Amino acid sequence: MRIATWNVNSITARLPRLLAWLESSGTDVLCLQEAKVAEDQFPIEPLRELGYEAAVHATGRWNGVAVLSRVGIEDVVKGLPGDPGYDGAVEPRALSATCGPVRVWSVYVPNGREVGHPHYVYKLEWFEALRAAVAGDAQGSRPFAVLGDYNVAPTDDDVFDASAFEGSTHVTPAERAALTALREAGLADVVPRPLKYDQPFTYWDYRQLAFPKNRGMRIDLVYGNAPFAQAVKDAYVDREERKGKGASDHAPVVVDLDV
DNA sequence: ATGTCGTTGCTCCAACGA
Repeated sequence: MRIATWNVNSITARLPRLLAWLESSGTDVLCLQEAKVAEDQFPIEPLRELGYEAAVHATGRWNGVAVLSRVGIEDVVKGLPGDPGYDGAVEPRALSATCGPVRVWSVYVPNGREVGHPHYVYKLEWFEALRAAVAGDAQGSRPFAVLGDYNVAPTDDDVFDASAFEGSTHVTPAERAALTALREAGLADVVPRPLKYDQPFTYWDYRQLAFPKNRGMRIDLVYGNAPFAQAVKDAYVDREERKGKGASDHAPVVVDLDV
């Protein structure tokens, strides 16, 4: 079974590439983020024609997550229990579902904007709510994983130049501690292999020729419990999908499971 | 040189988020 996570940065803008990629990659289950579309505008029909069912949690311009599956979708739960919300509103950033033998979450962790910003506080609170919500399944015997855009680079090796991130979000001890807490809850970082260069970056800013210069970050992560991690046969970043016109600023992370 | 992209709205450019 092939499972993947991809921040598509607008499913409307990405639809042609998304459909082509689903077919060419043979992905069975895709956790996607930043749908940036209202739920009733989600392109269910062209996905169905490719054989995928979709579970969607989205409200419009910002955020929005989904799980696409051609191996079934059951027990869909929209939202994160205990989600702190931001500025008085809970945002669509999490969805969980069971697809065949695996239970997954598709998550879009708040960016944080700047260290100390209210959005950064929100980010840390959101992480704690996520940890509490997944702790049970993390200890379970069913393969389980939280896939998505974590907006945190786990180590200094997960950014192109640690010195370029001094004082920035995505690399602070508090953000990394949130990842540590998830691992201590029973989830392991399934690190993909890069198809080129040494570091498996998953995101390159659109600006300043970041992709051609490979100034990237690994912030799209797959955190799986022990049964999930033991079933992993291969994992890689499909950086080809970051190339060319009409690309998302994130590349898909693909995991092959023997389940 | 913020070498970009995508969205929305009192649109055809500006503001915002990433």
